[in-house]
Amino acid sequence: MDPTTRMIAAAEHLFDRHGYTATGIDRLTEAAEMSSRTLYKRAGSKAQLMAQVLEARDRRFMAGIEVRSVDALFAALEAWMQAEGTRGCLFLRSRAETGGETPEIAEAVAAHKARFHRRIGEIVAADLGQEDSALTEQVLVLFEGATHAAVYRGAEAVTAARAAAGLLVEGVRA
Amino acid sequence: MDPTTRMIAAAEHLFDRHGYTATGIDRLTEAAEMSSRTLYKRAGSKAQLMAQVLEARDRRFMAGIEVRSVDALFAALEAWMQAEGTRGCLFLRSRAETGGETPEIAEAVAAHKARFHRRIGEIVAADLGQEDSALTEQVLVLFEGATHAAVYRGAEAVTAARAAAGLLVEGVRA
DNA sequence: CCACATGTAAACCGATCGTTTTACATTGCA
DNA sequence: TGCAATGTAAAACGATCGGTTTACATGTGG
Repeated sequence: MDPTTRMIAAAEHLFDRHGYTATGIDRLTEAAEMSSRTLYKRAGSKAQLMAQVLEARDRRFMAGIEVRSVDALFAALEAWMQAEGTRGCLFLRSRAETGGETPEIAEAVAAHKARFHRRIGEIVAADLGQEDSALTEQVLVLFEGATHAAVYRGAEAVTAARAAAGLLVEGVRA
Repeated sequence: MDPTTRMIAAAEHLFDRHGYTATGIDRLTEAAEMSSRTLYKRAGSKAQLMAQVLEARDRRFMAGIEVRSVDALFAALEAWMQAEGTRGCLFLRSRAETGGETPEIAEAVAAHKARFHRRIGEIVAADLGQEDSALTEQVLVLFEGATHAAVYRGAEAVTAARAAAGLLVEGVRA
């Protein structure tokens, strides 16, 4: 396994479970099995490491929601949660934790959320046969809501979001 | 203004904007205009201070959603955001930031979310004339989704959630 | 007048922060 | 054989962390 890949994977795991600020360089180097000197050579800085983590996560997440219907979108969310757990959105969390004052992180989050919004629009369009910005916004809200409500409501939140989205799509189609 | 109230208000402001971990005791004492000795006498510890912040926020938030219809609930959310900004849910954020490993915080968050879920159920029941756990879950997801989507989508997220909730309520009523 | 509670500023505790540097080992290539 | 790259472990950087303590100022009530 490529050292850089290993470093990013280890960092994602720690940042996701213990938070960005609370995770120190020592724990990162230990988990990545490399010295701090090597980590800094590959990552640049802690903030840049987080940005690389977010970029990798964005690619994995977007690959997971390559679907053509709203229902499949929520099925994909369920699968994502099964594999990755329910700790909310790492992008929003890391942005909030740094108060939006860490440029590398703020930019990675903004880029991801823009891509995410665009993708939802494409899925809605594929499902309906035409674009619908209002329905897109509603599906996005349901997705974000399921992600965060699942932290304390569990899988039921995704089920509810999926059902609600189905009704809303049906309402527009009729 | 009561020193304890001033302390909690100052702490809420800092924690909300810069994160729990990133906010040091020095900045808290400065904002609260008291020595660290007094702060520790009143707060106990940083984690207990955060718990007190969350309890105060819970009271203010719950008072803000004392409504009897789903539509009024989202109107209240809009008002809350106008007054408090759109930085997501401080409860979920602080819990995630500490990895759920800080008991005072984890307990305050769990208590708030339980109250929140119960309240949504009451609002749905008042609106419909009877309880509906499925609709309750959907409204909760929409509320949580609007809260978090508004961070990057703005007020449009609340508008979408409100419209979606209206349609779902109408669907159940029919 | 004295005792007490309550506050302050500031030093101090050991630990950890992100980051750089030092000194040395290993490896592949000319 | 020897140089350059790449890695390591570990020390050191100044700063800051959460938390405690010391020494002193205040006002209040017996």
